[in-house]
Amino acid sequence: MASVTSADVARAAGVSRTTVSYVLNDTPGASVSEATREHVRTTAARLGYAPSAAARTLRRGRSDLVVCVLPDWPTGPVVDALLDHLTDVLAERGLFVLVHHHRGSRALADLWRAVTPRAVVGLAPFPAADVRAMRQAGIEVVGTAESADSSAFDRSQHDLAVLQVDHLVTRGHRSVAFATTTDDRLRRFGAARFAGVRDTCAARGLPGPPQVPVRADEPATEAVRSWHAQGVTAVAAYNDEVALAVLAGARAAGLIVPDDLAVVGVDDAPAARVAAPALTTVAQPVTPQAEHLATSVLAVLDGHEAPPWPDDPARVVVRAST
Amino acid sequence: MASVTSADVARAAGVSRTTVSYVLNDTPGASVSEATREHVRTTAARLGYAPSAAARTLRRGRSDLVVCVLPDWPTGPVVDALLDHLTDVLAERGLFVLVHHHRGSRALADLWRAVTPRAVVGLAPFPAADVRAMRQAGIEVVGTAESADSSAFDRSQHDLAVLQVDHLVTRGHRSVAFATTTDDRLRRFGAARFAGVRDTCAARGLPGPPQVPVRADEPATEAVRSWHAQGVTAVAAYNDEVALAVLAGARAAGLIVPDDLAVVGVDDAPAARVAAPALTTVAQPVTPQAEHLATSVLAVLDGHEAPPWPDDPARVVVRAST
DNA sequence: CTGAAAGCGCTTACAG
DNA sequence: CTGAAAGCGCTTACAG
Repeated sequence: MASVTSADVARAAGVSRTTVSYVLNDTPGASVSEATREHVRTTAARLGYAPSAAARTLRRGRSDLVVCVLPDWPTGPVVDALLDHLTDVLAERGLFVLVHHHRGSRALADLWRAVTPRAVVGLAPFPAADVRAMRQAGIEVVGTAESADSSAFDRSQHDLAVLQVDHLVTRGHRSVAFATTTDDRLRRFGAARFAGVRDTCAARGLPGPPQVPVRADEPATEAVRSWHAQGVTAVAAYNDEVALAVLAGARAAGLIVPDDLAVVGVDDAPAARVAAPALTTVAQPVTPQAEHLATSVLAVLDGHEAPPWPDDPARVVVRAST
Repeated sequence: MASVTSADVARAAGVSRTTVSYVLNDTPGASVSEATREHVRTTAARLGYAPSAAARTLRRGRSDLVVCVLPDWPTGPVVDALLDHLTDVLAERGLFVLVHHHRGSRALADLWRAVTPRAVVGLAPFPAADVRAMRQAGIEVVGTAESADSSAFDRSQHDLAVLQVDHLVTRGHRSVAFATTTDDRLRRFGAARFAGVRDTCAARGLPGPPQVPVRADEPATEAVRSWHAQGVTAVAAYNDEVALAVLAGARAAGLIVPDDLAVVGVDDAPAARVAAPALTTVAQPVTPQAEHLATSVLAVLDGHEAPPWPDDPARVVVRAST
């Protein structure tokens, strides 16, 4: 059970621990004969030696770990793409990305008792107190503090809704509803999106839009009937899943999409393209976001400022549902 | 930049490092006056002290980290549920779960140079050499080795396909096709599923089923026409996304589902319930899987054997598409 | 009730 | 070209 240490390797190979360290780390400038190197490597492999990450980190004063804190969001292709790209880019610098699924169960501060990362990457804004604590502990922080500038975070959500409503207005609609998600974890996004819908309706002189929670797993028949009765002719949905439930509701209510009711989603999920009718949606290319995240992390590690968030490249993909 | 250490706290508080450690760790049996405790805590907070995880781990000989290795699969609700439950259960033991998105970019062995987990949890079987290396380094391993018994892993995939085909046969179908995924990351699952379809067709005396890759993001019109021409009356799809593309293909080809073509998916995704027609699918309740995983990890940490995999609770959810 | 000291396993100046 | 020694920051017997 007691692990093999570098001292064991040194003893077995008949050299000093210094030499073992030089060989196994390929320390530049270390002059060790090729024969010795080979002997040390063989011995280490034979004994199944694995260096202690804790000792290494303690001695060097820094680790090769970057922890990415994932809020309690449903994961999917977007989060995957962000993490995959980050993992690849940091691997080139010899760094490993480890993801922490942050849930209410434990305070973030406890995590630093268990692991010392070089940097912490937040996908959502951190509480300001956590940011202070991390910085004080010598951990670089990428991502915004809650109080500071979470507005950029919310604004991009807001803007997706603006695109939806502007598209519907272009199509001639004058009475729009917002179909929001019933997933509590997405409450914050839902609120920002609804604000976008509401603001745009106001700016275009449309009536204040109703906001209705729509489950993704059953046809939104009642909601559709109610909208129709109110004279609503177009629905901006929280995402494609919700939009699909609205399409099903329209079908069940005997309404024709887009003639009786137009529907626009968000995400451009594969299912949007094979819906009946094919779903108009807002696509957010993920590559620029992934590159921005990775670039920001590298910049912070190098002591630079993170670059500004790129212009939001979201766009409407027009299909048959509007 | 130089972090605050426990020695700094001790000096500032006018006590020894021993006392600081006792107070901050609430060491049982340590008799420190309440006044001193309070003073130490205040001082630590004032200085912004954060203990060094590396030193702590080195000294105690074990860390409070469990690393979960995630293969290159698309993430989604199932993986989320597994990780969330594991995170919660281990949090009660004072352990943190960190997830490593394993990609080709770096060898698993390099990871142990950067972090020393108490245990490693694999969702897919590990290469046997990695398992040996981890065990030798004193890391507990939960999950199977590739060579050992990856059959249990593939078998559950196989069985999903059996359920699909048996259901179609019950509905009177005698000629079945398999619509597989085009996602390369799922190749292994696709192969196991096709084997299930093929074996079941053979066992039921049906002709050998064609296997056709179907993209989830466009109507599978050509595939549907070709199946229809061959006399295929039912399709087992890799998952609901693929099944939705088959439904769209049938629509485009002018075929009626389920009269001209029956379709059954896997996953019971929300979109399956709002499809036109509503999609018959195979549901895998995720709770038993999540509990089994968490139980296995706890068992291994306690030095017991992991419990056997629970009886596969997958079942067919019959809707309008078959 | 509190402190001095050892030691976890490594890396890296430094001396030979 | 190689080795003896210091020290990273902690925890924990042990001595007072």
